Amino acid sequence: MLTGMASSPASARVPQEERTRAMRARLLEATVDCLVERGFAGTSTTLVSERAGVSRGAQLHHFPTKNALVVAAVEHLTEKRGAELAEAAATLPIGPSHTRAVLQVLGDHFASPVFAAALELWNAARTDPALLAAVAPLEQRVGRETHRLTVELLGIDESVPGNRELVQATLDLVRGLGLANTIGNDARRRGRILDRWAEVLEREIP
Amino acid sequence: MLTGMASSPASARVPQEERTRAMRARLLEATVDCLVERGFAGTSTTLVSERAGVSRGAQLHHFPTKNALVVAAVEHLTEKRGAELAEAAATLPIGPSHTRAVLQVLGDHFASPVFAAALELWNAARTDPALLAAVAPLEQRVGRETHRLTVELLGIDESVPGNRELVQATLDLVRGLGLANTIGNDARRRGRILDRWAEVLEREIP
DNA sequence: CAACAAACAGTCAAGCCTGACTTTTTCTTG
DNA sequence: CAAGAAAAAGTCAGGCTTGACTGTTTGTTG
Repeated sequence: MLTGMASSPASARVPQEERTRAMRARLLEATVDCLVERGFAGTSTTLVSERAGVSRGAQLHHFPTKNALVVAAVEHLTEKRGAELAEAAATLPIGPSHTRAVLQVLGDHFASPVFAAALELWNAARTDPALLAAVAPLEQRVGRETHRLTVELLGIDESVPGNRELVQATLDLVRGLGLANTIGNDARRRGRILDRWAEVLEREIP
Repeated sequence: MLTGMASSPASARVPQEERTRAMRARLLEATVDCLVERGFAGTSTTLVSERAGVSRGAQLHHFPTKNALVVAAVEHLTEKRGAELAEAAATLPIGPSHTRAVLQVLGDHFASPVFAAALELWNAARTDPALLAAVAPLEQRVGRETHRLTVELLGIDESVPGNRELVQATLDLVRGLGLANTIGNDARRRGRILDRWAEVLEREIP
């Protein structure tokens, strides 16, 4: 390849960092894909490097161990999660079925591959102390953020006793629906349940 | 050991079957324990045989492959599940806090090691077609049974529109709570949420 | 009581995964 | 433009898991 013009040293400094960033991104996305398709145990570092089109040496340069790779993938996933939710929240209709629409966004989110990858990590962390130490605080952070977003979207006053628990229940419900979805995909069932829950929420929260 | 009296051939026929049954039971329980402690990937057939005090040959005699062993463990687990729930349901108080008591039973059940083991299998089956084929129908059966039991315990009339969905939501909620419990054990949070849920249920279901 | 069958026990090679090591390419700096 | 440093690529040995193979004990049957 050409080395470019020597007169502008700043322009030559970019490519290196840019390539590094791109390589990391490719590795992390490949890791997430592997997690979704093959699960944590089925995700070998060799497989990730192959899929990302990155050499094994390069991979080990960025992420010395499998855990380091996966933990970094969690962070990456977190950002993806946040971006997805924020994007979906931005296009919400304001009308009589607002509550239902919010539940749909949440339900879809917890039924997406993103949730599957997170579930893999979550489950793996349950029996792996090192992973747990890295995942637990992150998940807590994400949980709080999701809670905050849900409160905002539903326009709930948390100072009213019981309202906070209702939001938590809603999130745990969609988490449970997401879990059920991983084995037997059943969007119709999910829809009916969320229909009913929207009714309840609107009656409980003035 | 003594061969016993020759006049009663039936008494001598028992020990063999009994030992076989006991050996299978030891293997299955050891498998479940391993699943809970180390997860699906961390459960090696060697480890199971060691923990069960069963030789490797004997193990392979009963269960030729790891999948066969784990699938059998699922069945075993299913019975354990059913027994636990039935037992807990038998000692329920009948009074004003009946709904809350039922939720407590369900919540506790989905926060127990039994759920952890089931979750391991569930998750592993997501990316393992052979395992999925064995687990899916079983889980469906258990799900229906749990639903039936919940309807019975809560004394719900499912012919009323919306009631069925409310029961399903309840089960998905406790599933979500169980999932959250696997990483950050938080019985207090769970209790508050179930308190609130009980309020909702009693108001929604006459 | 002796012979046969089934359950049980132990050993082992093939295959895979992880992470350390060595070489090559690419970018920066004087 | 040349030399040095950093990133990327490729190779490989050690450890672990699985399931096949062979030997031994226990229970049954004539």
